[in-house]
Parts: sequence; C-alpha cells; structure tokens
Amino acid sequence: MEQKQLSEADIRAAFTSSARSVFRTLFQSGPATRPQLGSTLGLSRPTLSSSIAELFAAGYVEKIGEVQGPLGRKAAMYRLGAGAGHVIAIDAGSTHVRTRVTTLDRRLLHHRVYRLSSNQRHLGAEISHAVAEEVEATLALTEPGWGKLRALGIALPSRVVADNAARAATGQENLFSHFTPPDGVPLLLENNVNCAALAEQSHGVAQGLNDFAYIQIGLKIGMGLVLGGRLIRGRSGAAGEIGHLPFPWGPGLRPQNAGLEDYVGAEALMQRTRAAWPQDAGAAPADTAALFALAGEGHAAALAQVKRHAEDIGAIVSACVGVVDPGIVVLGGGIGDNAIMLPYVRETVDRLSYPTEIHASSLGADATVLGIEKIAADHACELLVGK
Amino acid sequence: MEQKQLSEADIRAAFTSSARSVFRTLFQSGPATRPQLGSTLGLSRPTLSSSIAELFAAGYVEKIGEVQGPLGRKAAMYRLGAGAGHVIAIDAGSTHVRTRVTTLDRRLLHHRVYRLSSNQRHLGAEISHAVAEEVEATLALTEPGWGKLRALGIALPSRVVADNAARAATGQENLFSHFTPPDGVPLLLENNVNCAALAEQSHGVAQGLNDFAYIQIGLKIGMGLVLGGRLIRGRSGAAGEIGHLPFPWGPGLRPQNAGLEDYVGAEALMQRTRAAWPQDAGAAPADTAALFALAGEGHAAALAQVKRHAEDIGAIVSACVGVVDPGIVVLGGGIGDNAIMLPYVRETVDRLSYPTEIHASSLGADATVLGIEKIAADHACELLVGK
DNA sequence: TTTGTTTGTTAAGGTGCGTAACATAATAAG
DNA sequence: CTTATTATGTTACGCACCTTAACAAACAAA
Repeated sequence: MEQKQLSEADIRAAFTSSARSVFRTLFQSGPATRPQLGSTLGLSRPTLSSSIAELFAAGYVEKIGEVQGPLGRKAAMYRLGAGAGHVIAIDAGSTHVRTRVTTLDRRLLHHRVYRLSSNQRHLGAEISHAVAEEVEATLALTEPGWGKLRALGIALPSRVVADNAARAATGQENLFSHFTPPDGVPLLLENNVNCAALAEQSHGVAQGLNDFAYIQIGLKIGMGLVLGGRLIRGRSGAAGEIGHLPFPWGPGLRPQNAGLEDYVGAEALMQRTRAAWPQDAGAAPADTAALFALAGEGHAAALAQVKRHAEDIGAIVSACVGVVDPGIVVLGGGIGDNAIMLPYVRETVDRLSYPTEIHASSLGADATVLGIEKIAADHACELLVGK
Repeated sequence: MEQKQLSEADIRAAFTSSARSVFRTLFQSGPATRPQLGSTLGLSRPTLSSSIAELFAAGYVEKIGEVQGPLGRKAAMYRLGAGAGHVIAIDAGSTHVRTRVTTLDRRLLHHRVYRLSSNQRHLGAEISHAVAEEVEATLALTEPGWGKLRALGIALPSRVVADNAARAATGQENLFSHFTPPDGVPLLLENNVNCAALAEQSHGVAQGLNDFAYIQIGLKIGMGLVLGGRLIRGRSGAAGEIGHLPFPWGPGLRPQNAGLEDYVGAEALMQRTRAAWPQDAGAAPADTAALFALAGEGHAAALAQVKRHAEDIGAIVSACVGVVDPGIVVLGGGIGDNAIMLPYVRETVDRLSYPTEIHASSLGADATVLGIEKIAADHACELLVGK
C-alpha cells in the first residue's frame, strides 16, 4: 500500500505541468478535442501532443471519437480514462441513504437510494449501519472498467471538523459505530447542508457563482456559505449554524442558546399554527406540507402563518447579509424552496438589508449527494494532479 | 503615461519567476541574505545570483551590508531598492486624518496627523478637503530617494464598492468633492473598519491568522472579516455592517432597519445609562470614557450598565459566530477594546455559541492607517511582480 | 600558514515550453 | 477526379529557466 501510494505520487510528479492542466480541464469541463484544450489553456499543438501522450500512457485519458469541423481534418476528442478511477458519494440523510458512484468527470456508474426504517433525528447507529451496507454493496459490484476507487465522500447531518480533538463534541464519530471505512481510500466527511450548497453552485441556481449563501429550511435550519469560491466551514465546523443566532433579542430580552432553532423549526411552526388556527377555518393542517398546500389555495389562516414564517426567514437572511453580504441567497429544504414564501421573504430582506437576490432552490432531494460527490471528485483530482 | 505603464509591464515580464519571488520575499519579510532567500524559496545559488542581478539592474533591490556567520565567507544582505518606490496611506477618519508614507517593505519615510476642526459623522466636504491637503503636502516633500509613488490608499468611514453603478449609494464619492487624485497613480479605497482588521492581522492580536473577525465598537459599530486569509467585502461592500442585524427580534417583535445600530451605539448607551442612573449614585457620567472609568473603580451602577452593554456585544459576537464561526474575535474601537467588558462578553458568547476566543485589540489609533498602508503596499507589489 | 567552511560565480546540462516546417485528412472548387 | 484550401497532428529545433558540478573567494580556527 505504501509502495503503491509512493508510485502514485511519482506519476503525478512525472507529469508535466501542461499535462496536469489538461487533466484538470477534462476533469472540470468534460470531454474536449485537442484544439479546444489548446485554445482554452493557451498551449501549442506540440505541447498538447506530448501532454496527451503522457496522460494516455498512464491511462488517465482516452480517446472517445473524432469531431468533424466545417473544414479540414477531424479533431480527436478525449475524456478521462479508466486509470483516473472513480469516487463513491453517500448522503447519509435522516430518512434516506443515497449513494452515487461516478467517474471523476461525473459520469454516473451506479446509484441507489436506501430508505431508512424510521426518521433519524440524529446521526446514530442505524445511519452508521446503512452506510456500512451501502459501501460494502458498492464495493462488491465494482467493475474493472471503473478503475481505482479514489475517494469516498459521506455527507453527514452533523457538524464536521477535521481536528481530532474537537470531533467528539460533534457527534460525527457516531458514523463509525457500525461502519469501518475501507483501507487506503481517502475518506471525506462534510456537513449535508454544506454539500447542498456546493450542489447549488455546480448544478443549481447558484451555478458558477463565487459568493452566495444557501439556507436550508426544513425540520431544522442551517446554512452553507460560499465566499470567494470557497466553502466557509468555520473553526468548529459551525459556520452556517444559524439556529444559534441570538434569539429572542431586544431591549430587556435575553437571547437563549439555540433559541432560534427551537422557534423556527418545523415543529414550532406547526405548534404556533395549531394554536392560532381559527375555530371556523376547518381542521388545522397536520404538517407543513398541508399548511403550504392550504396557503397555496389562498386559505387566509394558512397564508397568515406562512407569511409570518417567511418574515422570520427574512430576518435570518438579513442576519447573514449583515455579516457577510453574499449578494445572493438560495433557499432550500422542504420548507425553504416553497415558492409561496419567496415574495414575503424578499419584502422583509428589502426592508432590512442591502440589495440581495433571493432564489428558491430547484434541486430536489439529490442536492446533498451531488455536493459530496463534487467534494470527493475534487479531492481525487487534486490527489492525482495537484491543485 | 501610457508609454511608461507599458514599459513597466515590460519590466515585469522581463523578470524571471525566481526574480519575482525573491522580490516578493523581500517585500513580505524585509531584508535578507542570499542564503536565507535561497533556503526559504528553495532556489539554488546560481539562480539567486542571476535573480538578484536582474533586480539590482532595475533598481528593485539594493545591498545594505554583509553578515558574518560563525564560519565561512560573509553573506551579502539585500532589501528593496529605491526603484521599488513607495506608497502613501491615508486614514480619513472622523476626528483625524492620518498619513503615512512608506517603502513597499514598510520603512517609514514620513508621517503626519491632522486634527479635524470638529467631529465628522459622515464622509463630507471637510474630510475631502483635508485629504486633498495631505496628499498635496506629501507630494510636495517627496524625496528622490523614495522612488516612484506606486499607490495611494485611503481608508474611508463609509461602505466602499468597486462597482461604478453602486457607488453613489455609499457616499464614498463625497471623497472627491474637494480632492482630485493624482494622475497615473493607482488609487485604493477601503472601509476603515476593514483596514483596522487587516492591521490586526499584520501587526496586532490576530497576527498571521487566516480566519478572524474584528469588531469595532465606538460611536457606531462595524466588523471586518478575514476568512481564508482574505478580506470579505460582500457584494455591496456591506459585509460586516452588523448594525443591520435583525433587532429587536423575537416572537411578535418586528426587526427594524438598522435597529441594532441605533440601540448599541455610544449615544444610546449613554441615554440608557442616564435614564437608569440612581438618584443617590452621584452625577451620571457624561460620556462613555467616564462611564468605563467609573466601572473600573467598581461603581455599581456604572458596572451594571457596562455589563448589560457587554452582553449586547456578546450577542452580536454570537451572531457572527452563528454565521461564519471565525474562531477568534478581536474587539476594538474606543469602547470595544476596553478590558472591563471582556469577561462579560466572553460569558455571553460561551453561553450562546461554539468555542470562540475573544481578545481586546492592542493597536491604538494607528490601526486603520496601518491597514490601508498594507493594502497599498500589497497592490504595489502585485503591480510590479504579479501575484 | 594551513585547513575547513561558507559564499558566490562559471560552465554544462536538462526540462518544458515555444515556433517553424512538414505530413495528414478533411471539404470546396474547378 | 484533380487541385486548392483549411484544420489537425508530428517532427525538428531553439530558447528560457532552472539545476548540478566544479571552481574561486573570503572568512574563522587550528
């Protein structure tokens, strides 16, 4: 193993810098012809020739066809080869465990959704068990054509910190109660909301943006922050833990620990809704989905609740704008991506903050897996050819 | 002028990459011997020889002496030469205009403090006038040994945005009512709180840190945020405008625009203090300095006010931790760097947030000027030898 | 003075890219 | 069907930038 890793590093060192940038381009942008690579990277044809020869010899790229332009000779088209390997991405969610296996340039090799027997509020034994099974099953059906497994990424519903000492407090260690990660494969853990934010950046509303905030509103509330193109994790992995914003707060009002999380969560919302529900308005909605359905039909009592909730969300957004002014905020999660709230959220933010675009997420339940997949693929690419 | 700039760019292109990195090292770390440069940069002696020859020929470095080790030949010591030029940094503050002129490697060539006739609450005509005079005076006494003026940096008590269209709303344009910037010199504007934050990073409590928040508490309140080694400015230059955090905020409480700024400012603090001051406690303090002095002596009523204020500051810090979790927060400004508040702030943050170190700034009134000076010097260096 | 050590220079070689010229393969025009 | 034009790919060669090796210079200690 040690020997293999060393030879891997040797391969990387052996590649010329132009070869590495060709690899990175194919990694980021998918298949391309030599002339395309040459013009985007500003490299000459001879350089490209030797770069591709290097990569091809290592199995890192392969030719997948030829493209005929309007005139002249056909151009050869290349993509990452089997030697580049593949990654496994797992979203260890509270209701489902979603698994995706892809090449580094994101070609789907395998995917699967496993439904948990019950709603897991915290990262615990059942999730750990499910992850172990998913990994084992995936490893079992690995095909030779996939190449080496380069990274295993897992998105967790907990804070995630790299620092060994601080881990115990996050609960992230519970992942390993029934799951032993495979040997010799880089294991990447990331918070699920952060993953969803990255997915918005690579596949969703925040496509290509370097600065934005993603706020996920569901049972709980959380934020993923991307600034300067980088995910902001925070010293304790607590960046985006906006459930800990000071609340309630005002003259003579003492903020409570996690007071906002308790107030703005789905349970509290439904409790307030039931308490305020008029006698003559029919049966109170059973859950948030029912509440938003009623509001969508124009039901006055439901709409009033939704509006008040949206104003609270707006205040949360304003807190984020006041601290980092991201310019763009994406709302996601079962409650957040609801279109009914959007205008009320915007109204509140307009009243309280500097100009901020607010969008609803269009990505569905796959967002988190796609995010952790990107993290795993990025890591694998960096491992092979550096930054 | 156009011609000069072109030839300047040519010089940069003419330098080898090793020469550029030698320049950057001398810029960042000050004078060094050749062996030192060689070992820190991993360059061989012949390479260093030619790099320094290049830079010396352009006047970018000069020899300032020789150092004798315990054994062997003396090592030549170099620093940036006159050809590298100098920068002017100006803090256009509300009570003083501070000017510093330095070489790129921060050797002080000239400095001056100009006291404004009255406290300027906003960036207006008098500040503009004072800046114009300071720049003119400095340009007049420029010595040939200083080399070319490479950049002029000005710290402003307003939001600063690069985008032309959005400028009008910030008030930053008021700077130019009586001040015309010199031709052909890069002009760099930055918010004064952001500058103070950078000064903490280069000279103060946050020395060398890549992630921290600097919160300035005085007449008004503001924050400078450094994450991943970079200053976070925000889409509208409004990152750190924490006076716009939602406040008051709670069940049935509607946040007001800039409600926190009004509540937590020095004026409001003194108003509350006067209102709550007991009849038998002597005369109420006239200003915050007097209030903190009394609190320092153990005066109960004063201490109660300071403590309550510290709890509000603690809530503000908690809001920042909830959004970005910087890990370290530096408190500055006339009120913020007061040691009496520190334990109460810490108490509140400990109660509400993830572990966060909180320090009082040790830099005095020069912080802002030092920060804009660093911005100007960095820009000048990048101009000469790239990133 | 000699010896060993560090610094600086000169000479020679290698890597990674470029340009120039040529070979190849396609379309368009006659 | 041949020829002209154009784009792609390869080969030959040169340049820029760095390295190692060897040598020269300058110092302290023996």
